[in-house]
Amino acid sequence: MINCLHGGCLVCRERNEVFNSLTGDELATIDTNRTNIRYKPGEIIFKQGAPCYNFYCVTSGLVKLFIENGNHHNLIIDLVTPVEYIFIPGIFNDQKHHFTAAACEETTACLIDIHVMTDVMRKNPDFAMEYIKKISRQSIGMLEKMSGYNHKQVFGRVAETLFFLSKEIYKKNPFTLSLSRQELADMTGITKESFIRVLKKFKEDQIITMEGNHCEILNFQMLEMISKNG
Amino acid sequence: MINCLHGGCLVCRERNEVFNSLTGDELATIDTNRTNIRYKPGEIIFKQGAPCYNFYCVTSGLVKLFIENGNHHNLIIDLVTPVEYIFIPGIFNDQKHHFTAAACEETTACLIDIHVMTDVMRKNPDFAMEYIKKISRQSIGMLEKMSGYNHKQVFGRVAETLFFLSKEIYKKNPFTLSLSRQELADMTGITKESFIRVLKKFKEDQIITMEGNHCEILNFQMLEMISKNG
DNA sequence: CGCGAGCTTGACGTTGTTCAACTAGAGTGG
DNA sequence: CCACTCTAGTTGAACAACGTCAAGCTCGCG
Repeated sequence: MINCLHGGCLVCRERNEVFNSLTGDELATIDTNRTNIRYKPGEIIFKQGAPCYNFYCVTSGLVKLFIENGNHHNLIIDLVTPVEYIFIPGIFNDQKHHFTAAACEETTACLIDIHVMTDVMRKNPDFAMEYIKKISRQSIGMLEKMSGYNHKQVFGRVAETLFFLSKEIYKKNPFTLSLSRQELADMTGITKESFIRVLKKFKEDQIITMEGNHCEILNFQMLEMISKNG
Repeated sequence: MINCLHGGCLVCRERNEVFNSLTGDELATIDTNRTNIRYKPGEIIFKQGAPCYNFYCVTSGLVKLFIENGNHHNLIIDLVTPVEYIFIPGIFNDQKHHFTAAACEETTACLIDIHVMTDVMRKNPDFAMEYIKKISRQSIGMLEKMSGYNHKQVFGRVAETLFFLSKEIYKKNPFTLSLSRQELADMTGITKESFIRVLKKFKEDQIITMEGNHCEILNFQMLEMISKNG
């Protein structure tokens, strides 16, 4: 955000390791082909099914990536924090988005034309390798999530979600949520009613406190155990 | 299989598009660093959690990739048919396998040292791009699967599995299964009892026939509709 | 002929969803 | 300033979907 708006990619480079492998020239090319856009909470950044033209790097705020299922609930597959780019699997295949991205808070993102990025990727094998690393990590995450969906029940999944939010997204404890109960449920793969019931149980068991959007994890060990053992 | 054993990688090259981008020299390097191994049905090829040393290309038979969950059921995340390589996401990260691979039938595979592969990848950007394409496709598949797990119920999922087996794995109809009921259930993310009950219903409704391991899809349209609508 | 592994079926219990009602707080207009 | 509405959150009761468990079946093989 402040980085990209004022310092250009040279500062971004310090934040997201993928860009470390670029030369000054390559970075300059990307910098000149970059647009920074501001999104309000709830606004859609790109839409599932639409063609993809840009590479997105979130520079401030919080972005949710979710799959839309007609009449069914959405499934939030990932949250993207600054300074992180959004992995768009369709870029190298059907050139379509396979999920929707929307801002959860006031958010800014850098847009870079995908041709510029792929050119750089072709020319700089280190950059390509970094990208492969990134996608691989993403895949590992998805595998674990998928496995969790299959054998964990609600308590384990909610515990996992809370743990993830504190450790990976807000990076503190206590923390203040910028996600609604519905969104929390969507990223856990259950209904909001079920999510709330589990929260209530966790509160009763003194594992967390939760008033409105302010949440504190009181017993990390217990939460992790519940998360692991389903 | 016959390809790799007798013709070397030059023939394999005709089969798996990822290798199309390689020069003769690069292909020769891979060819000389290649070992072809034969696995009996049920044998483990590599094990979840173990360090990864090789790149695997399935040259005959059928391989299942599955996540092991302690006391819970396994989850089959993918089946690999010839001539296709196994995507190993840990190669570029923690150097560990994140799932187990096992032969479902009599299977042969070419093993190539990962350093040889990554060297080639670094030198040949086209090859790297092909690899990125591959991982991306894999990711899209996983996303769809994950989404399906979350909103489809058993009928939809079983329909999806049968459809997938006929279209992608055996590539014909009728087809003869080399997977047990337990394995079919594991790749659908349900219990074998549930899988069997759904099969029974499909048979009653004249959508399929299934005697032992011989299966025929009678009504593709209906099956696809059930698969889509859950 | 008998054994065992995989398959099939039925009865039952648990889990989580659905639906509906109720509450609290924020924004709006008289 | 007070209804009014609207949305998000919360709770309870009823229900459906799956999983679990246990028993019986089939078929290949010694």
